[in-house]
Amino acid sequence: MRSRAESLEFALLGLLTQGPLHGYELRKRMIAIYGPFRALSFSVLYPQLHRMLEAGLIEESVSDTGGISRRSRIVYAVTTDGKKRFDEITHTSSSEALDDENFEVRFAFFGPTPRGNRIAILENRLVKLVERASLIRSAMSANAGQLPDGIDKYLHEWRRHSLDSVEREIAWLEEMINIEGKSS
Amino acid sequence: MRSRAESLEFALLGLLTQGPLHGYELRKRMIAIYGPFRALSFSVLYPQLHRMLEAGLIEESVSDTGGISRRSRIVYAVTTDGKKRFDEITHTSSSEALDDENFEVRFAFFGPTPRGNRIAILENRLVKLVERASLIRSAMSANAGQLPDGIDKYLHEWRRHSLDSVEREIAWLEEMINIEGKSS
DNA sequence: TTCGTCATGTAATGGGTTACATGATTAC
DNA sequence: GTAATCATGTAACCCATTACATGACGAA
Repeated sequence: MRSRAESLEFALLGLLTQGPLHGYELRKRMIAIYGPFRALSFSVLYPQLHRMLEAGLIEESVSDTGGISRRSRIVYAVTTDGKKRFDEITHTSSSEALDDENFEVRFAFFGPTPRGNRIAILENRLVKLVERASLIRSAMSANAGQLPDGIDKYLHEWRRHSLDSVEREIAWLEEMINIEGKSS
Repeated sequence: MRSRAESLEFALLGLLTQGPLHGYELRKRMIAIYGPFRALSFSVLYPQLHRMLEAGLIEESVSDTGGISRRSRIVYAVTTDGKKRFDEITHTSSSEALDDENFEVRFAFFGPTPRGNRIAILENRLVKLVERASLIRSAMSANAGQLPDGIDKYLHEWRRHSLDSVEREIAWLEEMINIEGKSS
């Protein structure tokens, strides 16, 4: 799951394993999950669906049930290959930390992800963020007081906020790991 | 400052107004400011410097002072046109909110930005984040309790964290606005 | 009748990432 | 002697954004 195409494919497979949907509806679901910011545009979505069709991960079928004489919808459903691909990803564990975007995508489909991998994903991300926090801290102490007010006052404030933000996510991750540890 | 090329140009002009630097050193400064994540690659930096040369915003001069017989460095300095361009940007106010990336770039050069614009930039960003927070809140209450545990438990946790993160930045922005209001 | 939404696409442009290419120096 | 850093670039690939294109429906 390195490229964006791959993570989009994963998200689409995840949505379609819950039931067949057409392109327009898939976009709405994506926005409902990930927010209007980073909205998925049609010119990315439709070509992606076509690629997945060719790869045999999904099947299409035309339906006219959209209304009296609305434009016919093209409904997509996962094939067994598509389901297999999705399960491969959710069931494969890796020691590399996911970046912001990929973590968000994977976390949204934690439901169908086995608990062992859920914890691994959370912990890998945690390690990465702890690193990032210490980098910010050392940057802050490196030029603490040594540079004049003008430029670095704001740099310092920004780092303070960045560090706070990272520490908040660390706390949240620990909370999530804790919940996973206790439940089923 | 819509495209990344423009925001990179702004950051480079900002660094060079503090004194002439060569490409390799510019990259190190960028990393020092913005962190190793989102590191600026040479294949973006050097062509950008060439474009700015052609546009007459910077001048180059070769220096061999890098060591005994190191590869000669190409040192860049801002021209009066470059300085003018930088001042135009810092002194122009706009009512549109900057996105995450552009805000970070602009904030790092708040020093040479007049106070009125500093406040405007902070407040525009604040408005945008307040909007985002309310979007997340309505998404959370929209499907609160109505969907079964499986999928939406994690979605809810993620939104809780996203909201917290946005609220933290809002608080920080208010703090920054407050500081600006009091000082000079 | 005009705007927003439904619904599916193509084309052009801009630009970021990665790999490739070179070569000297310093530290271990 | 081997890796890392210094130092500057080019080329190919991938891909995201934007604009373009079409057409029907429902609401104000």
